[in-house]
Amino acid sequence: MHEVPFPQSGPKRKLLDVAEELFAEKGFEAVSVRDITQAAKANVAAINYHFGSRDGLIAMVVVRHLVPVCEERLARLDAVEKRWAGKTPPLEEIIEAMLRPLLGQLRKSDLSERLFYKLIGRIFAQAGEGMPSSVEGLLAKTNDRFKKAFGKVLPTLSGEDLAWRIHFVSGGMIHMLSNYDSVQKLPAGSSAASAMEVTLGRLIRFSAAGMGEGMAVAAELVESPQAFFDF
Amino acid sequence: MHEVPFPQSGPKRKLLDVAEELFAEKGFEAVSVRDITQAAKANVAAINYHFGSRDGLIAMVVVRHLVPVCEERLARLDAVEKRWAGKTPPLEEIIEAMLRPLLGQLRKSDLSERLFYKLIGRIFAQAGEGMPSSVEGLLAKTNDRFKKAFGKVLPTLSGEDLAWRIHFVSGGMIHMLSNYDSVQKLPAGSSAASAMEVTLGRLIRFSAAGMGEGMAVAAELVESPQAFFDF
DNA sequence: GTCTATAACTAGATAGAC
DNA sequence: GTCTATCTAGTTATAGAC
Repeated sequence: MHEVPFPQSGPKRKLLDVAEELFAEKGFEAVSVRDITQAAKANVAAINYHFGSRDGLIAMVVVRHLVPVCEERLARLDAVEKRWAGKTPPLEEIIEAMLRPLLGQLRKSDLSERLFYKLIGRIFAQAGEGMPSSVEGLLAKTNDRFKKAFGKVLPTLSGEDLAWRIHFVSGGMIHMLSNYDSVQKLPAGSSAASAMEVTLGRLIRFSAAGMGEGMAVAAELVESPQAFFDF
Repeated sequence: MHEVPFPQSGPKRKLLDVAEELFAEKGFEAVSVRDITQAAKANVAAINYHFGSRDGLIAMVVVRHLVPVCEERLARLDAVEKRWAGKTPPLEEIIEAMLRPLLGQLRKSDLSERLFYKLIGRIFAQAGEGMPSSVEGLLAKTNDRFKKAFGKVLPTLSGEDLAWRIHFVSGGMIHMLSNYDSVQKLPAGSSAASAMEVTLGRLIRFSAAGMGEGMAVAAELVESPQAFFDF
């Protein structure tokens, strides 16, 4: 890496941060450059100077979050596969590698938990529309790696089945994040962990069951081989 | 019913139809009053005359589809419960009662299949934001009925678990509809049925497995009691 | 009911002073 | 780099002729 792609300080970074906050709250289309520059106490020309256009700013906001999430997804999947070297990992672990980065990047953001999740939800709800080709490539690569990983655990599923089931998992995650405000209303229980953490656990278990539908026996077999053949 | 809530013909209906088409393709926020009136060959003032405002038009578009979907959901759930009177119905049937109306209302629409699904995806992705209170009531009632129906089949799940799992099912459906264009790319197989029909089947099975997670034994038992105990 | 014309406002982008 | 002022084009909504 011979260049830092995102500004770490200065007025450009300030604009990026403020824009994220507004986009998270109201959605990309509902925020004008004037809203942003006003909130950032910059002049109206600042966005065009620093990002070329409003769309350039949005692209940078999206990429700034999309790229680290994809990278963490790939890294986590690598770690899972390494740990189970040779053996087939449980579905839950692959799904967690896929979903947890959407939460895990929170600590690297200055946004509040609430706004971060709303923003991530919006980003992934429209991911794939008008992305720079470099990012499209990373998205495609990530998707492909996970499809192969799931395919190894669920060898009898067709490519279409795999793709659709992954799509359904994504849908659950995006819907959960986009409706973050209702995450608070639907209490997670009396756990000390954050509500989102508990909800992620729910989604992982739900998704693992869905991914493995029709192959409960084989899935059980991986975790406790004796359970099925011992009679 | 002593009044027909939606115009069946005339210029008002024409505006509604044209607006739907544009909203489906580009999203609500990306379509202006001028775009609509131009496409409908009406004058710019027509929307304000007939619907009071642009928001009034959007609300009517949303309600026109949300209400029949909710009603069909409730009717289908009634039918399922009647047919299994006393006994617990399979999860798949309740889920189908919940999801199929999003597809089933297609025949009552003049939109192409593609645009209809995109529109429904958009409507449900933002359902709950700024709805008229009458519609909010219908949404809440529908949700409540389904939560109770699922609760009967899955009596050991907490209310929070139920609510979240239903939320995840909705997410899968909305994501599938919102990305209709990719439904075509991910081929459904060589079946004669429409791609969407096959995909809905996939989602129902996926969701049934997810809903029943942790209670696979009880669920299997309902459908084929001998399968588990016969050894 | 339908239309034109226009009001009143907001959008993103830019030229040019400092 | 940062600012103000302004341009052009878009927006919704409305007043008033027909």
